[in-house]
Amino acid sequence: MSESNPPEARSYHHGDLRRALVEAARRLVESEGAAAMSLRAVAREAGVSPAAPYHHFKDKSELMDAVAAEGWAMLSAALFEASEKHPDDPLAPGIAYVAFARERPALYQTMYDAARGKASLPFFGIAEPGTPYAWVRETLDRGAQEESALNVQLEIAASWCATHGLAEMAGFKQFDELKEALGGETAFLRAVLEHMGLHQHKR
Amino acid sequence: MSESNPPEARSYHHGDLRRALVEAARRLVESEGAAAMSLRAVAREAGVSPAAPYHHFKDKSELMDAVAAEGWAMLSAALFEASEKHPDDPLAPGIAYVAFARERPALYQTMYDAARGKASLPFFGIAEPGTPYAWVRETLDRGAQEESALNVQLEIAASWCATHGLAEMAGFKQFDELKEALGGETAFLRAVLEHMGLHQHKR
DNA sequence: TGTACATCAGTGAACGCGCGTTCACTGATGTAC
DNA sequence: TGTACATCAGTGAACGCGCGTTCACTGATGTAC
Repeated sequence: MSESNPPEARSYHHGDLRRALVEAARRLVESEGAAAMSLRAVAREAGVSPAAPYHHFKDKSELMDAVAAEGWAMLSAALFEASEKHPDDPLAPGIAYVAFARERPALYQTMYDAARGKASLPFFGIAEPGTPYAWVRETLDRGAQEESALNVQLEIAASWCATHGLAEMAGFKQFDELKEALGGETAFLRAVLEHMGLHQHKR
Repeated sequence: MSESNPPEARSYHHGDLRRALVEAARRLVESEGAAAMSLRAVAREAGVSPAAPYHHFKDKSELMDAVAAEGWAMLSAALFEASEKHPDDPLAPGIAYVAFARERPALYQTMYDAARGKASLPFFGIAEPGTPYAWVRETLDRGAQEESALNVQLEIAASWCATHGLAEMAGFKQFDELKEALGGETAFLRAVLEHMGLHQHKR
């Protein structure tokens, strides 16, 4: 059987069409925008017929959800990697977060759009370890043992909102002048995050 | 044929179809979401034929831009009103901003989407008085005369990002528990804004 | 005041398009014996 | 090891739909004389 991503050609049966579809869809969202990501275009991109995806997803929205979940996994990995790489820079994950959103704006939007509609947000759940949210919470928890639980929660909310806001606005031309004065985009991001008090509770 | 706001009937010629179309489009965006706002649906809502809008807008995107501009005007008015009404509550405009976005999430999104694509953002320009951005800037300027120009700009950027972030995230179920613990949505908004340091420079 | 006429702001039918989804089908695979 | 057969995962054609936009048109309006 061909359980292969490697060169081996695919026959009639694909092998892992589900994953291939999610990847194709993600690529399309990133390169063409969420509006351009039609089921037919995804099938085209994956090299299968328009009907093929229905063997793996109930409908289009289910595929979109899978794309969003993939995005959250990528973001989570990026945050983790940043903190591993710069263990004594408390702002590193924040910068990485914004960088992720800036590099894949349409995917980032899709992730939040998918989350918005949901009654529950599995990839975003407080109880679920390994998600970005849990990750941020743990980080802040660790640095704030003297704080009350309420304050920690507030801190999490504030951090999350602030970073999200910066991620979505950092691309606006409005801030070009300020960016330059501060010495580039990263310096700008760092300054804004600091200004919003995101360093307070990290060690 | 009587789709007129005053009793005055409209005849063959509409009178102010341009405005009627923008209003219809805004209503559609608010109630059905941006994706549901097709040109044909707007014409239907306004009670005219599908071709009529083309006498007032080059194409669909021009109508969308007009809707976004209308949204910015509404937001600006809301900010102004809040500060008039609560002159000694420095957080009042921030709360009003978030409330606006929460009440009209699809319109708010449309406003930012329209802004994102643009090379220049007229309604958002630093130089342009009467816009929300200018408004925030003036407010912060007034309260921070001892600060350096750079710091004021940074403060503006931080405020704007923080408020935008909160506006987009405040609806997430994630924060329900915290909201309750703090005594309701408004208390939550206030606490987060304060946490992000938005009160520092206001008088 | 009346009339001719240019211009404006609508109509309604039509176009081509890509979409999501369904359907009957068929080739490939795995399993029982 | 070979064969019959159920199941799985594709195909490709077709459906109905709403869309953005164009077109030739026509009724209403404003203006010159």
